[in-house]
This record gives sequence, structure tokens and C-alpha cells, in this order.
Amino acid sequence: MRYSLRQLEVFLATARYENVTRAAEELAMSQSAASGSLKELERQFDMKLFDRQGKRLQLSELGQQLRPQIESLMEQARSLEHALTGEDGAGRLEIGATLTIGNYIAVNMIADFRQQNTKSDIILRVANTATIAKQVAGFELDMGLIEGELQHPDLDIVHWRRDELVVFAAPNHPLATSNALSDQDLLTLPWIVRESGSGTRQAFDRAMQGILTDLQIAMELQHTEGIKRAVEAGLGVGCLSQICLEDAFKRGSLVPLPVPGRDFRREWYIITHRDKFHSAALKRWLTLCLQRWST
Amino acid sequence: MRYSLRQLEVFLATARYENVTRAAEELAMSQSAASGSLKELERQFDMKLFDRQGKRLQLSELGQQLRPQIESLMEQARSLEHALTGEDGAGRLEIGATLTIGNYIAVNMIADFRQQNTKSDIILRVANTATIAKQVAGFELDMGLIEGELQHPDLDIVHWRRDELVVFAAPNHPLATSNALSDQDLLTLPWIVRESGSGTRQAFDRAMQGILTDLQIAMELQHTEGIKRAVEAGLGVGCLSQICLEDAFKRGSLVPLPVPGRDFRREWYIITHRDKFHSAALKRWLTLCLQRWST
DNA sequence: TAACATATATCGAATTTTCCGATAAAGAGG
DNA sequence: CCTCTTTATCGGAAAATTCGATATATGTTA
Repeated sequence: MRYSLRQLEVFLATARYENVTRAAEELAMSQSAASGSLKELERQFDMKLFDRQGKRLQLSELGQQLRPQIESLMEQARSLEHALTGEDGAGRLEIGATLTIGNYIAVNMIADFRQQNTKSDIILRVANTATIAKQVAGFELDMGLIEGELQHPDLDIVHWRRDELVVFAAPNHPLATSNALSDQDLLTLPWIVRESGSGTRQAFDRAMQGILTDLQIAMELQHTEGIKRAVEAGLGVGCLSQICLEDAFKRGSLVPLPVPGRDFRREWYIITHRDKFHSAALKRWLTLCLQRWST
Repeated sequence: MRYSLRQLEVFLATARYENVTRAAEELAMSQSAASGSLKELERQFDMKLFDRQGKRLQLSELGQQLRPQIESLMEQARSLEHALTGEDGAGRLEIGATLTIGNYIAVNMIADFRQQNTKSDIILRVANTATIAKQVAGFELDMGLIEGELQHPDLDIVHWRRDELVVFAAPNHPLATSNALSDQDLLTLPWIVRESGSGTRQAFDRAMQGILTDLQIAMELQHTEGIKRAVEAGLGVGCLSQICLEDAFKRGSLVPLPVPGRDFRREWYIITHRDKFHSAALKRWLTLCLQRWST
């Protein structure tokens, strides 16, 4: 072996901060040791992992190319260390989810998972699809549950489940008993929807294509609960994922309005980094996602 | 990191030979260094990787449990070393296949693979299903193409393709023009088949269940080519995988005999070790197996 | 522009790790 | 009982890693 795990550790920390001093701090070593370790790694393989211009340090193209593989290797090494120290497959998982998925499904999934994996910590980070994808690609998250369509050379994107938006209103709304809303109906209604840029709004816009610009958007809110309350109060009709509405429909506080003429389906995906090392805990989590929580 | 890659290297070599002296030889180091390295690894994690009784050394239960993970880690480390030295994804692949698969498909698959991966060496080892499974489980082979049904806690077994045996005879055989052989017909014929224990024979026996003991086995041969020649010579009828016979049927040197009453289908599988690190070359090979060469 | 703050590289010395050769200890086989 | 083989251990040599100090380069601020 021409290199050591320690050298890779230094490389990764430096790659993350693009700063040797902070990397050395994190690894509890002197700056000179870190610098030397890095230099030695580069010397042994006769290559440049970083571009140096003065005191500035930047991952070189080669470094960027190698980083995923090295992250994966180090993660496996850490996992082995846990196995060696006898800490059985605990391992903390950091997962990302969009707002809708995070609030309405992921929390239940995590509760489910923790029942059988009492030792695993799960950290849920809620963000939009693009942010989650970026963090998964940068090994900051172990996996992500996202809404939007996405292409990324470093990511494994697998279909997870189908979701459907539902148009809904207060029970006393004039159209509450209608069994089919036409485009004409849609155009007369005041809409209360999620803000632009959210996955739910994107799906809504797509479903309304053709009449989108003529719709009357009465309110844009950032939280699904706010939208439901506004609709309950009779301020307009809403359009949200079915999973946000199940309870309200059961209670009768809101009612669905059928819109047969438009397609409100959308797909959800699971993303992981292609080169990600799948720890025991991550494997169990992914299995649970795909088996018990997919459609 | 409480351990080094070198220590893992020593552990693996020692685990393979269960002999420190030979392990040290392989790693070009002194026996004392190897012994010390091993001892240090055990001390750091306060555990016994080997059971010692006198001069005898044996992998402990813990050692056996840890070995797959360590094999996987070291393989990834070697793969990274290749990436660092700039040798692009060459990497030698050692694959196992049964006799039928090896001779009639795997060689073509390898030719196909090598066209696009000129730098990869592929080594094909032909053996029976049980042997291949054992070698894949012991990290001696990277993957295997097998026939029989199999259960193994350490192996990933995925369905690959469906095969079908075909009963065949020489063109001038009295039944050559028959369009459906009955069980009565089967019982009157002299059979030339593969030897007991082979996957093909197992499939044959299964297909013939009920009348198996009453069949007239005229000859058992170990090679498919021998069986075909014997059948051509009019010594009896044969039963082999369709892929061994395609050419002969095209040439007209042999003809298939339809046996609608019996099920000659069988399944082929791809096996890998669950903890196996999938190198770039292995990934490409598995993709080729499943995309271009599966049914 | 000068003074300062910040970041990386380099050097020698101290420390730690790794390795070797020699040797002791412990079976296995005649 | 002797010989051969194998593992463990010891002291010292060699190599590596690390640290503190310092040189160098470069932004920043007065």
C-alpha cells in the first residue's frame, strides 16, 4: 500500500474546507503535519490534488475526480472501526427530505425505523430538492427523499413512490358537492397555493398548464398547514399533496374536489451517491424505504 | 483511525493461509513483523482475531465475522491505488461459470466485454455451482454465473436468464419428424446425457420426474460436444441446453424433438459476495451481464 | 504604501511506529 | 529424544509522523 488512511483523512478534511489549517484543527494535528502529509501523498503518486496559487488552495480536477472514491473508502474504514470496537451497527444516518415528504412521511418512517434500530441516530434535514441533491453529492447527507425530476452524474436516482395532488375546499364551499370541476370552474376560483420554487408548486403549475397564467392566485404560503387553515376559513381553494390532507378529509374539515380533466400525479425519488458506501444502518434504512414505505 | 491498511493486509494474508510465516512471505516482510502487526491490531481493539493453540493458528469466530468487511475494504483500497497511479479501471476480473455457461456463453460475453475494455484482464474459471459459490463467498472469485438453486447468507443471488433444455436426435432418427413426443416415446428411447451431479443432469432429472427411474440411460458423458457427436452417430437421443444446440440445429446435423408434456425450463443466476466492493471493471461487467446478455 | 493578519511550505528535532534478525517457546513427526 | 516447523518476543535500526519555529506568499487595512 503506497498510502495510509491518515493521509486520506487529511486529504478529505482539506478538500472539505479547502483550507489546511482548519483541516489540521479538525484532525487535532499541527498545520505543518497536515501540509506534509498532503505533500507526501502527492509525491508518492506524483500528482497534484490541489491547485495552489499563493496562499489559496483549491481542489484540482484530479482531486475532485478522486474525492468520491476516497470518501467512500474512509466511510467504510470508519464503519470497520465501529465493527472492531464492537459497537454494533449503530451509526448515525443523516437523511434529507423535502418539506412535504419530511413533515408528512419521513417522521413516521423514522419512528418506524427507530423501533427496530434503537441504537441508530437519524438526523432529518428538510430542504428543497436542489439543496438535498447537492448535499448528497457532497457526502454531507447519506441519502435524500426528493420530489423534482433530476439528472446528476454522481447520483443514483431510483423511483420511490407516486404522489398525487388534490384540489380541496371547505365543506360548505359551493362546489363541494360537484363531482367534476371543469377548466371553467378552476378559472373562477381563488387559489391558495405553495410558494414558487417549491416542489408542490411546480407540480401544481405543471398540472395547470394551458390555463396557468389565467388562474387567480389569491395567496401564496410557505407551509401546508397555513394553506389548509386558510381554505378551511373559506378564503379560497387549495391544492396540496394527498398525504397532507388525509386527516382533514377523514375529519371532514376539508373536502376533495375532483378534477378529472387534469393530471395531478407526480413521482418521488430516492437519491444516494453512486460511490457511497452503504453501511449496515443505511442498508436497513433503504430497505425500509423501498419495502414498507413505497407505493 | 486506530488501525492501518498494512495491518489489515497482514490480517487478510494470515487469514487466508492461517499461517503467519507464509503470510509474511507473501507480503515481503519478516515473520516477526507480521506477528507483531497482528498482535498490535488485536491489542488496539482488545480482541482475538485468531485462536492460538501452541503453534497452530486459526481464525476465531470474530475474525471470520470481520473478514468479509476487511476484504471489501482492502479491495476498495487497491482500487483506489490504481486510480491514484493513473491506471484507468483496468483491473483483473476473475469470474466463475458452470461448464455449459462457460463454454457456450461466457466466452462470447468476455469477447464482447474486452472489445470495450481492452485493458481489463478477465479470467474465467469453470467449475460446478457449489464450487463457484464457495469461491465467491471466500473472495477468490469476483462473481459467478451458476445454474443450480442456492441459498447462502453471504451471497447476493440475482436471477440472470432463463434457459431451456431441448431433446434432440439425428436428422434420420425415426422420431425426427414427430411433432410431439409422449412419455411413452421417451421411455422407449436410449438416452445420452450428462453425468450425475452436473447442473444439466439435475435439470434433466427434474424434467423427467415420474418416469425418471424407468428411462433407459444408454450413456453418460461429461462433455456436451461428446453427447452431440454420439447422438449424431445415431447412438440415441440427447437432452442439452438450447444454447449448446443452436449451431447444430442451423446446420441440420441435429434436430429438436418437441416434448410438450414436460417442463425443461431452468433458471440461471448471478452471484456476488454481499460485502464485495464493486470496482469499476466489475460494475461494467455486471451491467453487461444484466443488460446485453440476460433474457 | 506600509503594517498587519492570514495561510501554506519547509526545516530540524523529537517521538512513535514499523521492521528486522536473533532467539525462546511450543508443538508435530519421526 | 531429536529434528523440523511455527509463533512469540526482544533489542536495536530504520522509517514515518508529528511538532514548533520560521520563511514565504498574499490579501487587508490604516
